[in-house]
Amino acid sequence: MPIDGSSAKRQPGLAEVAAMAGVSHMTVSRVVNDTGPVRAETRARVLAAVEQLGYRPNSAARTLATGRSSVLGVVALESNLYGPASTLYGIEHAAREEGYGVTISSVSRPRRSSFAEAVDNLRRQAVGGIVVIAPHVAAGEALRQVPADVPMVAVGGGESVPVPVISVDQYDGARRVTEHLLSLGHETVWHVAGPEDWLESLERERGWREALERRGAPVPPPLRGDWSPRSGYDAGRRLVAETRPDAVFVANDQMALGVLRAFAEAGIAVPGQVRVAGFDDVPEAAYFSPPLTTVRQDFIEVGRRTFRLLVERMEGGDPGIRHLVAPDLIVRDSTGPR
Amino acid sequence: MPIDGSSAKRQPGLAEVAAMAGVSHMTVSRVVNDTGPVRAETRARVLAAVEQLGYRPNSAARTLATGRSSVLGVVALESNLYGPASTLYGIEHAAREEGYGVTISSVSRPRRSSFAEAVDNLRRQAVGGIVVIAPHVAAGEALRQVPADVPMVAVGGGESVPVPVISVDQYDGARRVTEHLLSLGHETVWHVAGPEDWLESLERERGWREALERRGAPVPPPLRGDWSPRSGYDAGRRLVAETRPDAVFVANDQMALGVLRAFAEAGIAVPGQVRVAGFDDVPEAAYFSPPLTTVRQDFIEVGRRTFRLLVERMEGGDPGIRHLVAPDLIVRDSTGPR
DNA sequence: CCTTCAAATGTTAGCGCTAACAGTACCGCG
DNA sequence: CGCGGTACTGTTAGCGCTAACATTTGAAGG
Repeated sequence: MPIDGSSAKRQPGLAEVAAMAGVSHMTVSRVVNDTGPVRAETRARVLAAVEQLGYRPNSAARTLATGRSSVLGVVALESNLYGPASTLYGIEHAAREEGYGVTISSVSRPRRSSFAEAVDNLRRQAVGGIVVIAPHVAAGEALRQVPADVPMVAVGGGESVPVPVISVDQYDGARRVTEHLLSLGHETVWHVAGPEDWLESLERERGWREALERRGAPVPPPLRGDWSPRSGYDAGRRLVAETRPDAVFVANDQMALGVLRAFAEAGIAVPGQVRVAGFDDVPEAAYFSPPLTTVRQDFIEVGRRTFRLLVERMEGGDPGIRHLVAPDLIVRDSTGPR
Repeated sequence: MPIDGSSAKRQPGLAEVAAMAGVSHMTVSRVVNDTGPVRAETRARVLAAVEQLGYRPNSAARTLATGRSSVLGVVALESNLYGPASTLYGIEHAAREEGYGVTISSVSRPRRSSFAEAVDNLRRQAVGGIVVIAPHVAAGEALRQVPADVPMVAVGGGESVPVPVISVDQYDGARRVTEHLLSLGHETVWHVAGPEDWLESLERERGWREALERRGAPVPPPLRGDWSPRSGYDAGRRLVAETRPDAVFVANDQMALGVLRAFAEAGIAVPGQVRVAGFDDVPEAAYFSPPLTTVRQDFIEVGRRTFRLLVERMEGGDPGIRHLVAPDLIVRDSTGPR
């Protein structure tokens, strides 16, 4: 008996369990995977051995033998942006419930090459399927060049993405928030948009623009930020300096915070002199000064549906190409009565 | 020749490459992994074949053959809290640079059993090592019961965690921000703490308390929130109703936002009548009303060091048990001159 | 009582890779 | 000229699992 407390003998395999239960390794496999018929009594004996030995199937061996993997890859943007991060958790949540693992490969800057690299990275790890959280136009282009040997779906991509896409209906949310603002009697609504190379920016901008056009309201030139509070602040200062807006729809809550800050510094009251709305409903939004009207997206639901879509795809199905989740308009003080 | 454009013949393996290069599969393996001597000309031939066939090593097979995996697992809390999410990206970033994959297993509620389950989930996936992002006391307890057959390190855990831990020095940050507040001439500093079962709350509270005691300042009873803006708001209302604080140190920026909101509603000027500081330096903090004094934590650095620590551990080293990263005090208007 | 077939179990052959050892060629040196 | 190396390459045997087929068992049907 070894004197050191190593007890380092390998994890038990099918063989050990089989020996203890007095059956062949194949029977154990059948019990563990619940495939093929096994007598109840035998099953019990095997299960007991599994329990006692603390047997744990080796996923590498299984993947090698079957050629498929129960791990799926997620390409995510390396950012703390509320949406993408929430989506990631949503997917992981759904995947875990179904016994799938999730490995991530993040992209620090949304360039085409880096998306391709991230996908490649995951393929090397032999994942069974890939989800690309791709709110960026570059992602769509990159995906176009990826060999189709791994099932793939995208979240938040546009039409250009050559795989099934699931996303929150940005267009609808933007349209509704703009109409809400118009319904309060403003002649028009200004817009602080997100970066031009983000699909979500484009969709939100389109929703805003079409809502205005439908009402016959003039369409002021949109200002553009980069999602950050700082860029929202800059946009807010420009708005204050150059014009005198009655209502502003900001493409996300973080920038809206910056806009509110700029207005506060300029002594402009919200909603007294100008009404402001955002997009995302980050947890902080209800505590901005003033609390922010915004559009809520159900990312958990997006994650769940994304996972289902991918599994369907992995099993050979051919789900439709575009799936939309409806957002909710959340009205708060920033568009409240004066 | 098949008429359908499937072209679905399996990915090439070592064997195919070997055949094309006219060598044995073993030589290919040596070239690919750069292990063992290979004549320059042979190597070139192999590399050419690799290139042409688009050969990609199969990680499942490698894992099976070697018994070690170049994927590491991260147990993360399923939340959008700024710190944990940033840490996750930091780790993934460092891991990817070194050719490691990262799989995540999230924990929806920080209970002991769920941490254990998440770790188990990762072990089943045969990861080479595990990082537990464990700012919660329950995590420490859970970790204590996990068999030590997988190298493991923790981020942000306390002394109770039985594995190497790396974290930002919460105590130091809290102490410094409290001293900053005291140095402005306030008799004492109130504190809105985080949940009692989070280690970071406890450390921040301790830093605050000891800073006060060292100055001989009275120690008011801390209020307690749950990190959310709403709980900060509630705490702020209580502060307004029950007492008349000159200075408040709030345990994170989100709650600080709520506190600011409560003060704003009560017509209390910041920093005019009360000074407020937070912790984390979320991107929004500079655009709060007023911009928030806070403590910045370098999560990317934490991630990098965590990864290094884990690798060292996986290679059999026995790194020291506690590693601290120093935070930075960021002074903004919320503790500015009156 | 023997056939017949399904249920239950076992046997064999890889999945693609690496570890370990076994050559083979060619060099320098006694 | 032959010995011991060193540089290079090849052969074999698994890693732990599942797919596919082979075999045994048992109970029903004739």
